[in-house]
Amino acid sequence: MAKLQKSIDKRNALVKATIDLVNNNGFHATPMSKIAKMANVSPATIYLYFENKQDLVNQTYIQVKAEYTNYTFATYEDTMPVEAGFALIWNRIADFKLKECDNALFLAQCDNTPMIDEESRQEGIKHLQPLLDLWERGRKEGIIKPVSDYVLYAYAINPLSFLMMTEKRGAFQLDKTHLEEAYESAWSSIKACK
Amino acid sequence: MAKLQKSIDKRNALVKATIDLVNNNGFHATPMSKIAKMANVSPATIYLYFENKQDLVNQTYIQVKAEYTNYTFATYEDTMPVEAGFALIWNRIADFKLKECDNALFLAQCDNTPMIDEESRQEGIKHLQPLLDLWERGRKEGIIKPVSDYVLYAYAINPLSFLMMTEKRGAFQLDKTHLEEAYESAWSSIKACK
Amino acid sequence: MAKLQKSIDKRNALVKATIDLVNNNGFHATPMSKIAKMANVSPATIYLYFENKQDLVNQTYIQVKAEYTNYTFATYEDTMPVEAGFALIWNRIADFKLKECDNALFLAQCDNTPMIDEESRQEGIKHLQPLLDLWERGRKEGIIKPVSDYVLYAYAINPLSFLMMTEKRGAFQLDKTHLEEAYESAWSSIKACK
Amino acid sequence: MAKLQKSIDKRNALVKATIDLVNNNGFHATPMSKIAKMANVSPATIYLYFENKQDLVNQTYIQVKAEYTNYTFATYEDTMPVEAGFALIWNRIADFKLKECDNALFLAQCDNTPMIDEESRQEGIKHLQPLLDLWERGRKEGIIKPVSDYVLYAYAINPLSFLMMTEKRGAFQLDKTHLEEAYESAWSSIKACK
DNA sequence: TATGAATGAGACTTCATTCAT
DNA sequence: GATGAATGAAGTCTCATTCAT
Repeated sequence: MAKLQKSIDKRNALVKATIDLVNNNGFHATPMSKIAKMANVSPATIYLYFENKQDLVNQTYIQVKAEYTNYTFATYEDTMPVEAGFALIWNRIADFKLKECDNALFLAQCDNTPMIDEESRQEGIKHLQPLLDLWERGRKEGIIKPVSDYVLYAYAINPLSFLMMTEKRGAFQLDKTHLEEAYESAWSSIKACK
Repeated sequence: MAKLQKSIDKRNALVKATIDLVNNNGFHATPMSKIAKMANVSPATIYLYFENKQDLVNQTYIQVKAEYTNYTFATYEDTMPVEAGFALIWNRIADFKLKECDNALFLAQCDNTPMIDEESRQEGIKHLQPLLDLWERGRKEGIIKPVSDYVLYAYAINPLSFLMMTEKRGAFQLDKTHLEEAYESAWSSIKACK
Repeated sequence: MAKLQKSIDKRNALVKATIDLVNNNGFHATPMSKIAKMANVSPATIYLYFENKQDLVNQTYIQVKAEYTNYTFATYEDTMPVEAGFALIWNRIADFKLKECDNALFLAQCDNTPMIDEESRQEGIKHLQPLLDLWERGRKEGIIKPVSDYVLYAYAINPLSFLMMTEKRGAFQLDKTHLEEAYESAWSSIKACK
Repeated sequence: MAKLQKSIDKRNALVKATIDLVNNNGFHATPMSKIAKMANVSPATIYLYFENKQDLVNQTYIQVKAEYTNYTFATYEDTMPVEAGFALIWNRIADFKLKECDNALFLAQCDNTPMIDEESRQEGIKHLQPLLDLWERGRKEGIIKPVSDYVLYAYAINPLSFLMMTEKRGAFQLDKTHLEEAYESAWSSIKACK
């Protein structure tokens, strides 16, 4: 049947435009009309794909978060030894934050702002489970400090967001050496002191 | 001086209202009229104290950032030994972020969002110098890892923001033990390996 | 004939949907999309049967008005005595207004609103002629007051609309006794005083 | 104190513009922008006086209805004999409907349309009590038919709306004779048969 | 014929800012 | 200095209508 389909391309263009504009101008200062223009559609078309502006932002958040965790765990297997597993995951995250800078920046803005519904926020968190499982394993094996997941995340993962944002601001250039130092710091901060 | 006729109380009320509303609703969704109402002032009055909305937010940012750094370094002296000095500063920062939660939250939102002018952002950063000097001293003495200030900040200081925000979201409760663990992680991540 | 290829069922569904929605929500608040949905048809399909929204409403009005007058005069014959003829017509009208409540309600809304073209309004009035003829006969025979048709209509027929609408609003329940009282009033108000 | 006051004149201009435009174009086809223009204010100003479009229409309805009943009962006293009282009230209503044609037309449109909130509709009905009391008295004295208020209203009062609207449409001209005939019909239809 | 997607125009409403007192 | 009223500009969203299949 030759029914027209809502084009996934249009939806993607809208999501991408949202990320770009929110990153550069903030949620305030990102009118629907600009999003439409950047995505090459009529403003009215947005409402075929999303309920309203809030929904557009929520869905964009969920989608980007999913891409983030998918990338993070794509090559990970839960049979890996703890340190190797952590190193793998950490590097994938670093990779994502540096290569998919726009996506990472968008997530940072969403995570530090009341612009996302609580429900969507929860939806976004769900897929981080493998990392938490790894840490649980590490704690049992005495390799990871016996501290809360939140503390581990704060020290092992979150600093990458800060570095990514600082680089984006042009303050400095993250090179391979910085990353090695960063990994060193991350691992130091969570590994159990023998 | 004409300036002095303006009531400092009103200005403070406006700054406080701005912080509250931006924290709870975001910069978008914080109209001048609401700020005025919460500060018990006419909308027109805001313009006696600030040029426009952007100026109000910028000045609020600068003021809060100043309070933050003032508190941080209030009892610090640059003659202290490196580790003791760091411990002192770190604890003051932790203190501030947990006790002045609203202020800290506001800074986090500003720092992860294009809602502040670049100029005001620079103005806010200036006063962190004593910490950078301490680190420089630590590196020279071989106590601190010889890595970029940005990396040190990312691992030693920034995680506190994440923990503060996570607590604010109600995900978990930061107690004294967590803070000790956090300090341990912070110091582990920046101290030079012997 | 090309016209016949169009499904009369679809047209009827559209007319019915229009009546329902306009009755319940008003002409404002009755978008074409809702009409289409209620008629189980695509919005675009409406335009195969009607020129535009105004035309849809006009045609609906004309059709309902025709059903009204057809029903009214179905069993009437212009050879009947005046009073018997009037009683017959009056009761048919009362019947219609109470049984075809939706249709009657729709007419009332159209007749008290500028939502119908003047042309369609005229078209709708045409078929009331037999009643006017009856009155003319009645006046000549000295049975009906020698007053304008408009006055007769206002007192003999129009009150039924008011009663129907009041009942629809749930204010009271029209029973057989009310109807007899109503007929009594109607006839009293137009019959010539001996 | 020199505080500016919300001007009652502006409010009145808005109410009047609403009546005019709704009468001529219908509720649909009466955008806020046109109302603002006709009242010589900015669209935004409307929202200083009314919550939203629905509220504007509701309040307009209530105000006009109040004017209607005030006028109706202005010279009435509940000590008058029944027939005299009814004649007085009936003539005041006729007066109002013919002289304040715009107001009456607006009420007719509101009363036959779902454009007014149920709550406002109830509010509007309240003030008709003196007429209902008169009828009650009339029934007790055996002067008025022992039938429901709704039926009395349908035959004694409502026809005036029909006549007013018919005249407004230009179909015919209501003169003094018509009015006398109309009163005759009204009274005939509700007075008890001796 | 029939449709779901698409859209330009325009609706309602909000808001940062100014004005008159 | 302080204010409540006022507003032009702009924002979100809807809708009658058309297009492409």
